[in-house]
Amino acid sequence: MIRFYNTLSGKTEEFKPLRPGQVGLYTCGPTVYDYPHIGNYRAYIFEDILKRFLIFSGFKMTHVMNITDVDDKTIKGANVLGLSLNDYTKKYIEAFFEDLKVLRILPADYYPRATEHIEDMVRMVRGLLDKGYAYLKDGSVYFSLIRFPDYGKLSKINKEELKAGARVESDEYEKESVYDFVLWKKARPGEPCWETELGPGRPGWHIECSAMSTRYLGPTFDIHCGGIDNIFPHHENEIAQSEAYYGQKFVNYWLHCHHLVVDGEKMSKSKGNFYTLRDLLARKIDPVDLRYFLLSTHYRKMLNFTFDNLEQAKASRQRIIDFVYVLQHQPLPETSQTESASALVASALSNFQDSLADDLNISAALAALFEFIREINSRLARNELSRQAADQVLTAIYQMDKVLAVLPEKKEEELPAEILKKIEQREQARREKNFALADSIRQELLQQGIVLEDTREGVRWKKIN
RNA sequence: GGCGCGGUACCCAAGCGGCUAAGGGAGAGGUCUGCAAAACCUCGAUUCGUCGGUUCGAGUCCGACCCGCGCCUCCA
Repeated sequence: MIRFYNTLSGKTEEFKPLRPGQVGLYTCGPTVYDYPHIGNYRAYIFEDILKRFLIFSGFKMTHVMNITDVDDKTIKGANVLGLSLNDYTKKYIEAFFEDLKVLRILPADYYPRATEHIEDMVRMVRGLLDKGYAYLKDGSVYFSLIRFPDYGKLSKINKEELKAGARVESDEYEKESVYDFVLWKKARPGEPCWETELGPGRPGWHIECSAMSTRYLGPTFDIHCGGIDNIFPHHENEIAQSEAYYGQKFVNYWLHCHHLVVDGEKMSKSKGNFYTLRDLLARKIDPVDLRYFLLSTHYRKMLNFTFDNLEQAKASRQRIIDFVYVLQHQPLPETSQTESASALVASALSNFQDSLADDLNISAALAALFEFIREINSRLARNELSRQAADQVLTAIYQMDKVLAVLPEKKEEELPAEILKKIEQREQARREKNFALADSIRQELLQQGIVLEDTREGVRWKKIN
């Protein structure tokens, strides 16, 4: 049984998709006005683990992630550079897809862009007007909260208390009530706009997700994800728009991931603790180490990014990598003592799966993996593992890695001929018991980020950063 | 003011009423090794922010308090 914590109910619930074996998933994507920061990627990696786990569990996924390519920030950015909206966002959209690849985030089935779904949004806004949930004022359309009594059910926000809130900024647009939010913004000079039956203008932010999610997944779908900061107002507004328009439940399970902070504080450009993936790559951080770091803490817990914590994650991941390497390369006896290994493999896999099934308890899942590694290593040290058993273990590890995606690519990395020559020179020196030379070569290669390990089966090298 | 999250060993982090409080990192000792590295073995919290309460039994439930953090119409 798979269980998830549902923000809507505030409880952990059994997961039952609308259609057996199939899951519709919508995840809030980037606003492409700049490079995403590593906090954004925490959310996307959480969603990736969720999706990979559901696939691992046998579900067929339909995953939609929106790309917000028209909003105040993209418009402003484009205007500053004197570019068209499309020319401006293109660069960031491409960068986003590159980042997803290096972080091993599985691609969504659809990446709808707001600018390509104006019609869907207009249809919905039109419908909301017709049903009396929205009103037109001064060329813009607003959603009226007093017409939607369920408002606040996701964020547990009380409408009456909203006005007592810390910040009630008056929007530049005219609303009947401060809580109302904009569905359609009338055209203004210097801003891109679309000629529609609502009049010239552009969509508000919230309507985009309502229109595009239901366009691809239907009026009611299974899972909607995002960061906790999206609960209010974004997701609350999505519910209001969608349920008012379709007259049925919008989303069954709302899953939200907590924030990433840096040195205990929220990332902000002014504090100088703001990192994009590119910043870290420039510092020679292995993106898969970052992936491991971001996934290794439960998604509903605040995660503190520090370089020290990243180092710890790297070391943990290296333990898994070394384990796999040894199993693949160490000559092992053929004698089949596989039975006891089969039991270990089975229990490791089931512990791993059961842990993730419990609201993605990644810590427990990783503990299952590491316990398994220690147990098998122990047998290896006592020379009690056969080739067949090792292969079974490897199969299990790679299965778990279908969810984690932290193991090195299968293809063997090549070293430059020059380095290989050094390694051979050192081997020669060792044979001649010229350990001073051997050690100096090892030291030299270490400077270049290559670690040499002498094993019974010969020298092994690995790269470090 | 409202809503919410967290405080478990040097660091990260599970456990959410009942076997000796998972797992990873760092550290200490040992085995192996020319030396390293990796790996294995051993050690490491009489104790879970504090104080009360409930219970046969509490990190785990209840209350109060102390610290840190987030959100309250830009935000993953």
